[in-house]
Amino acid sequence: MAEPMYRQIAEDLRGKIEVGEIVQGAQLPTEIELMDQYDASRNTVRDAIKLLTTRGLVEARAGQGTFVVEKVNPFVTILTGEPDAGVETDIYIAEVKAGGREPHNSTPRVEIQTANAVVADSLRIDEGDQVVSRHQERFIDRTPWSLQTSFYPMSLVDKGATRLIQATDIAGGAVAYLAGKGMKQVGYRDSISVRAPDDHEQAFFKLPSDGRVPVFEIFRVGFLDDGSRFRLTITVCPSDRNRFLIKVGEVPATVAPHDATVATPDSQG
Amino acid sequence: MAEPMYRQIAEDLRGKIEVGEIVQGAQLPTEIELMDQYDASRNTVRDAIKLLTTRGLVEARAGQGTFVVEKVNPFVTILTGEPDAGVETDIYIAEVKAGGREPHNSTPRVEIQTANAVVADSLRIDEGDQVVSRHQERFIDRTPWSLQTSFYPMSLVDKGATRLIQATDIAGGAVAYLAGKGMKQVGYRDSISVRAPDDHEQAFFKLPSDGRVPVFEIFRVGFLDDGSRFRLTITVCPSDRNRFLIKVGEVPATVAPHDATVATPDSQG
DNA sequence: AACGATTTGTTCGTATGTATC
DNA sequence: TGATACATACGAACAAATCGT
Repeated sequence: MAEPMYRQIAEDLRGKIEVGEIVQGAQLPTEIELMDQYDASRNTVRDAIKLLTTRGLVEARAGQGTFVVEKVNPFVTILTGEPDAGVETDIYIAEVKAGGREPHNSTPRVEIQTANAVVADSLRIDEGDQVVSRHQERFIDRTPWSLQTSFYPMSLVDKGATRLIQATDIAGGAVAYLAGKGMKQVGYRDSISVRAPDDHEQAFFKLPSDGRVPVFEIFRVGFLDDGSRFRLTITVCPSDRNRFLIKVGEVPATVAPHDATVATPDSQG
Repeated sequence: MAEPMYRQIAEDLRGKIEVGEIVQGAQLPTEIELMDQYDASRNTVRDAIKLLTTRGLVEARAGQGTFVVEKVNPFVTILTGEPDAGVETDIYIAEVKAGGREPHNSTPRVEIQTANAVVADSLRIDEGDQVVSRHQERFIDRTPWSLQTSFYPMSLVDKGATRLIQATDIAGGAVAYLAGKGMKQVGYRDSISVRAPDDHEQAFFKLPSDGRVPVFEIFRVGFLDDGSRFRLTITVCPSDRNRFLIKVGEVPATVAPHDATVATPDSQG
């Protein structure tokens, strides 16, 4: 009797799912049926289901029923590449298409902003300095896959990178464009963490409204050959359908798993 | 009336927390007080709090109250280093201690196992082949920080790496030890994903029992100069107190933030 | 050590709203 | 349109944990 009833019910159902007694995508018994099976009230049954929902095992759909969630093919992103990322966009398109998936980026939303504390610290500029913000929504197979925002110091525009402040895709990627303007990225540093999504992210990624699926947040800071920082790219994507690869040293090329798709966070237009 | 009441209450409380009207560690009004404030029933107030709990913003303690969770200093791990990782252990110890934190690894639990599908696929051996499994619990400041399991093909032992099957720390790390036996790691590949913790992980990391905090799972496969795979290291750590850094190309050395601690997943004894 | 007050945890019942088929 | 199934919201009672007296 140590365990509350709703936990016992949840445990029992979880067991049936793991054993395969209830297969992926299949419907659970309705709340009414579960009331009978476990001799519990509807609220108690619902508490048990809520626990499974929080753990990401099942998904309730109003008017239909509760279903065992189906795992999606993870989207694989390679974080290590050539610092001079001119080819990264090509890799992105090639490999995504090779996986039979269709990539699509929204038209960038370009804004001139003043740097907040995070941006200023990342770019080693002063808080309040002007920066260009370029924001894009990225899709695969019409599924929302990542939200990306890049920040560039306004001084880059003064140095001739005028296309940064145009609300159009930069063919080949902004990093390659800047390289052509004499600002060649010689290195970058990524910082990966996980946090709860905000309302906008929850809506865009169509994440369950209970906020149970966290998102990856990747900060990429790019460096020029004088050691200065010329860009900060923040990529946000759901943690339940993404995986990241890091290759160091000599790593033989491997055949990508048939179901995997590969992209890079640098395909910023 | 679009938003249900319990969400409105949750949103309002979340705002007060973000603005700082309720500071970290402070107690929220009791359920009774919230009932009065929002003119709602206790169950509705509890639903709102449950939402905040799921998002990791607050924590309810029976008999005491509900409190705003306090964020811990994230533990920073650098995933890119020298492939020949002999020095990584030194970096680990130096930087962790520089951060004023005390690292501690458990004595390794060494087992001879037959490779399961995942291990076999990662090491490119057959399922059922014998492998050495070395498992360690890693702590910082007596706080559980990561669970690490390394798998080596049994053939390495035949080639002279006999210390792999001894249940003692390998000074300088197993990778350096193997390099001394002629098996020098020339590269590795990490794969980072996030998933719900299992029961053991939940208990070890003292994660909230509702399974709301996911864990990072990092697979590191090491390669020798002939392109073969000689080890698989799986590192699991809570996603709420860890961050990962990846450096590519020329990245100037930066002063680590005062509150950050740096380690590497390769400090396998 | 015992007790009461406070606070959250669990479980029931009931009614009504909303989404889907 | 009706039936079904989940979502929200109310009220009530008792259990369990915590803290101070």
